[in-house]
Amino acid sequence: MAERTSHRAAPEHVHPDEVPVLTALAALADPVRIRLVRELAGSPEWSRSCGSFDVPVGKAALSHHFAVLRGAGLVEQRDEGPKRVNRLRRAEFDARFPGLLALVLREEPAL
Amino acid sequence: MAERTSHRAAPEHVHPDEVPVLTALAALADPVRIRLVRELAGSPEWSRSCGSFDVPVGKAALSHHFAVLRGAGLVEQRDEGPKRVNRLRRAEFDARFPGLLALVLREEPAL
DNA sequence: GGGAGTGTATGGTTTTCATCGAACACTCTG
DNA sequence: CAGAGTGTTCGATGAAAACCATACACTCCC
Repeated sequence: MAERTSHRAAPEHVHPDEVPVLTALAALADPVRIRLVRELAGSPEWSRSCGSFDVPVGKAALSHHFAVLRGAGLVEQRDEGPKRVNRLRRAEFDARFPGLLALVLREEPAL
Repeated sequence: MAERTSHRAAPEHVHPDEVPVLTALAALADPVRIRLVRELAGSPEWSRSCGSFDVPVGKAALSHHFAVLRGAGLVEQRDEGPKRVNRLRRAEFDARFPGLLALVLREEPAL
């Protein structure tokens, strides 16, 4: 019947426009999530699966962090085969919170 | 000997230039502190004592919140008689984190 | 279909943080 | 100098959040 290829529940996304400032700030006020955002910003879109990030946490915690980033409108995810690949919502997030992403990405590689 | 009028320990300040992004974000990722910053932004400098803010916490917690804001380079304090009056470090903080303060002050009065 | 690879969900532990009450320190005024 | 007003410090409590290990669900490839 040629419906969909994936029978997996699609990840629920939140558009940055619906995100309160407090939520956005709280999402970025964490060292692990900052590293995720920075690494993601340095890679082409849809090129990184969740497990491909260099952060010192187990995969359960990692999955949680991505859920938080999704809930803050920072990350978009799509299922691609067995992997879930990511994209930083640069334009949309910057339209809602101008300059915020730039602050996080700028300098301070060691945090 | 005409030294100083106050024998009280002056509050320790941190200049925004020495503040890591993570610290700044964490300081602003709190509802009470956001209200403090917003109220402070709407008042003339040095016009507000710590106790004059309309937040639903006791004075102990309030004192703690001001310490966090100081540590993030957001607020400057000066002793004036028995009171401790405050000033939002607009220019300095904005030079270090351009646009961040604007995001917090903009819109969303109810958070 | 079995098995490896990948991510999510659950339950429980640990850590962090906001909060309060009470005690203390300092300033001004009567 | 006694007392009211203001803010900080201390110890304890409670809630929130990060984390892990395990178990589960789904996809692909052999």
